[in-house]
Amino acid sequence: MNLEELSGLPPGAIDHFQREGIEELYPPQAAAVEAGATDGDSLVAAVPTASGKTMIAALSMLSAIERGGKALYIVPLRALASEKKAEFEAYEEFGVTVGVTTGNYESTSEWLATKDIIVATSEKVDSLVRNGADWLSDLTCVVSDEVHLIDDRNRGPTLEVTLAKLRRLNPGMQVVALSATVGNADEIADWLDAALVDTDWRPIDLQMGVHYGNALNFDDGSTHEVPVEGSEKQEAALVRDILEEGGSSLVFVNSRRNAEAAARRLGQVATREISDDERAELAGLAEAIREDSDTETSADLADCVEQGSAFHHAGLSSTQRTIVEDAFRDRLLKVISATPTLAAGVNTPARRVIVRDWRRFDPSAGGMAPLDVLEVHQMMGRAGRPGLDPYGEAVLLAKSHEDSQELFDRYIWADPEPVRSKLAAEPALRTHVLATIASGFARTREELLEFLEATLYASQSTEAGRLETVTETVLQYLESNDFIEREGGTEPTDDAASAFTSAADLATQQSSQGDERLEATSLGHTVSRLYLDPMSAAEIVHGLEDADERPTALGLYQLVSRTPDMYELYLRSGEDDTFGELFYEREAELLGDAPSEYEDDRFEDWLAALKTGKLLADWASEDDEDRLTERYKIGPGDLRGKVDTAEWLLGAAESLAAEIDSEWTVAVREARARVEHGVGEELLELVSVGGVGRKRARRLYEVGIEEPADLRSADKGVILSALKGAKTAETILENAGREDPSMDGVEPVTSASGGDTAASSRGSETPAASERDDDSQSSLGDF
DNA sequence: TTAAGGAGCATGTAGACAGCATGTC
DNA sequence: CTACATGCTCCTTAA
Repeated sequence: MNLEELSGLPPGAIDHFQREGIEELYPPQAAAVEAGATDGDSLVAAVPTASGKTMIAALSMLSAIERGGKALYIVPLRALASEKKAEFEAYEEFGVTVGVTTGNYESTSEWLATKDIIVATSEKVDSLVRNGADWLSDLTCVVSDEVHLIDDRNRGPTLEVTLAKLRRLNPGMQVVALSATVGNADEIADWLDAALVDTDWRPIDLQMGVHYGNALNFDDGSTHEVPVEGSEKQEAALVRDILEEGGSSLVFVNSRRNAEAAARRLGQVATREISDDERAELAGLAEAIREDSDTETSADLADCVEQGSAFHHAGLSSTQRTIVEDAFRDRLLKVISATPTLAAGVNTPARRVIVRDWRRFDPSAGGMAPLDVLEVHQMMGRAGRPGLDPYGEAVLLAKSHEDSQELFDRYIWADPEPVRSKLAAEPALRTHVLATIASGFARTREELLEFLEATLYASQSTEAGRLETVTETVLQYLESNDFIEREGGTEPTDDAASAFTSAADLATQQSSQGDERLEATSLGHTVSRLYLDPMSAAEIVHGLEDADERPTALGLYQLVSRTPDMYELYLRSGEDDTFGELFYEREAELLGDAPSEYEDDRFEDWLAALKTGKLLADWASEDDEDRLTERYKIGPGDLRGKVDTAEWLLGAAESLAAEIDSEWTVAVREARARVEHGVGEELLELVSVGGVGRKRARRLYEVGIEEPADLRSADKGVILSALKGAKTAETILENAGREDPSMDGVEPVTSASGGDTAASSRGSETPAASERDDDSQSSLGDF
């Protein structure tokens, strides 16, 4: 289908696409148009990655806008939100406006109301629904990218419920669901009352194969010699082979450590094919990586990058990830070894994709479990860059002939698994049931069940009554924690929640409880709006209620670290002793009831939360990033992630404290501020001045400048001695509101000759730890 | 004497959304 | 119910 044949798009849109070199629609795109994508009809497009899914979304959204509507594009990751935003912003030249909103990149709701296209993560959309953003009811088109993630145990239910709510809000709305090729795209289409476009078509050919011995055998029967030389690994041979043709590769492995080790080895291969110009540019990137964070991980990554290779996993900071991804797309980096993060993230295609590890450690499976077909296909789908590569190659590695056969059967010839809703899991339901009640989607038990009937879960469920049973359990949980109130209907008896209740019993219960009114309490409303898991909220509320004295920072950090919203640090072998010891030292500070040491699992969790809490406390005692990453064996990205989550949870905890009239609101606020800035209590004032962070605040404090007022009155020479440059000093003084911020002609004054205040005698090597954090420092040390 | 290489053993394992209001070194 | 790469120590070997 030719682009010219399209109708209903905003004037200028077709011109725009033509200038981008698009003349013809790809077959799946044409099929989508025929299925009514540009007429406002709902559609599920299950097509491989990089075969023009975004264009299907764009055509649907643009035609909806041309009809006077408004479109929402839902993505699974923040990084994808910015990627899509950048893509759609090109439409501004023909007058279509774009806005983004995610947790960290905030736009006010009113501002979004004026935009034609809004890009958001699924959680953000859920949050907007809960908070009743009124523009949501103006939507005429919703695109859900990577809709197969509904299958995800953690985040899938959010997407599922959000789509159901948006559809309820806007009955005639067009839904465009973009999916990888999955086993049951038809079921998803049925659920969404949508047409289905399901195809394997790709714009560039993808060859899949298995490497074994010295040969690469493809699915089309062809064979390519790739000899493994000397002691090199299979993946090194494959990377070298394609690099000699000028192609880049992506190696997927199953652990961070493997990714780092592989990148180091592959650097030896890549460095041979790098020009002098490239080497200079890579050196610049390496420098940027080192500057972004001063840790061992960063140093290792920088060393690799100098060689033209890189690793990629969630331990990297987001800046570093972006640097690596961009450099790979610019063909500066020749190879990336990555954990599965990369397969799900932003677009980083390569000529050759090597899936080295197809088994992953899974404790629930008791050892290594094979990856899902869908997952492996997602990785393999990264092969081939449209317009750059003649074709893409995806290679699995076999160590034996049997392996080779198994890989063909399991991944190359196999169809991906079907998408199954995970909504009936209790953690998911408890969150979404509360939100559904709090935001007024259901006022009675009957309405609640009726709403849940509109989810994919209901349409897939074979086990009658399961959803009702779990829902009842969840309602009781919410009621007993004072998040909801139930009135009327039959009082639930013990066996009403029992899993042994027969279907017949349930039917009678439903009729008798059908008119039961459900209402969120004020606390329940707060929890829903704060986007907390009710169980997290309950834990925090109980913890705060339990505190007889002002909670310490460590106590609060451990408290938020043990909620289900915080991803706990893993307790390494030997660390149960270390943290067991810390537990006995600081037991009095911890909030709530500690499990007994004999309850193995729960005690382990408690200690793991203590470890996470201690990490946060160390951060808030100004320990350096590199010390922390080394001590806790984490990457810079993990540290920032933990700090970020703690900030969010403590912010929520502050609201909860206010809600329950806790007297510890200020203590929570202070703990939050300390973790946000990574400083001791005494620096909180200084750090509120623009341009002053944890490092500068400490240096200022050391020369006797303890609060913003001192910045206004103190001797400029003293201030300058604490800060490196005159320019930064001026900016800071200006931000502090000093009348004459100019540093012209001021010389740094060393020592405490500044006069009014005595300089602290503390060296910068031993940053002050606040309150009781001091004593643990020595006993825990660098374990 | 030393460097390199190999056997044997212990070790540990992927990912990252959300409130609110603005800015680190 | 299931694995496997890594990196250490300790030892052997070749020069």
